[in-house]
Amino acid sequence: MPLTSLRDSHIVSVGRRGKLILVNLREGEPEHLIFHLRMTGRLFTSGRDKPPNSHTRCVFGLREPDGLEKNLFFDDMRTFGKIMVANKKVLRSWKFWSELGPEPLEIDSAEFSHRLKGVRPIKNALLDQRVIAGIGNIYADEALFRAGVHPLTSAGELAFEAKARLLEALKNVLSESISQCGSSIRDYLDADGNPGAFQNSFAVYGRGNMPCKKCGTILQKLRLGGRSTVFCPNCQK
DNA sequence: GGCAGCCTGGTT
DNA sequence: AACCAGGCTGCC
Repeated sequence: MPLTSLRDSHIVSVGRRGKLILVNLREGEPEHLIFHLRMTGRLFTSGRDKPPNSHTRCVFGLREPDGLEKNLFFDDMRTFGKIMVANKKVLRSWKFWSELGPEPLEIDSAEFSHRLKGVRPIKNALLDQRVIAGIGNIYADEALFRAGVHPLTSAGELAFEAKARLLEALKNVLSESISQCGSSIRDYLDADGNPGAFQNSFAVYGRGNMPCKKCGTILQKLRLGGRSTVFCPNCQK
């Protein structure tokens, strides 16, 4: 569906599901404008006068109810981000969407426990958006540390108590990060252009070969699911 | 199931 | 010059 079909569309709400940002349009087709920021995507509004920069990939013209005209910018340095236009049917047929797991902030330990099965490392399970939606490399490592769970532990081998601790850790890490505007490692800015502050609270992410903040043991690094993983060999068993 | 590939840019 | 980075896909 060409983007030009968005002409004269009306935005009725904006939502989120996992790492997807949903701009919901008025009844009719298309019904959703969907963004995935991946690594370096940024969404923000500006006045009509702001020129695009070398990383601007798409600009949408907006008109507010009072007639004020703005632009919605999608900047993305590494161009991994995605923009999708879809009606309900297209959305349903999109595998990534239809298989998305539940929101970590909305489930209890019984459901979380039920979804952690098999012999694969718990870290891989956390990053699998079909198991639970929205967890990325930072929050997986930080939650595993807080729960005292070794990233290589088989997902299905974890005791219920450990799974419950892990879910609590995930909820706490996510809530704290949200309240601090997220984590800015190098590029991330929120829609208002503000960097986050949660990076200052990292216990393990990006701290490989540095001492554990809790016990002083040197934090170890390993590669898991193609992602760098940092953990404390003493605190995480 | 594991990992190269997709990209640009910063750091070693 | 080589390696690394908030993620996911598609190929073996």
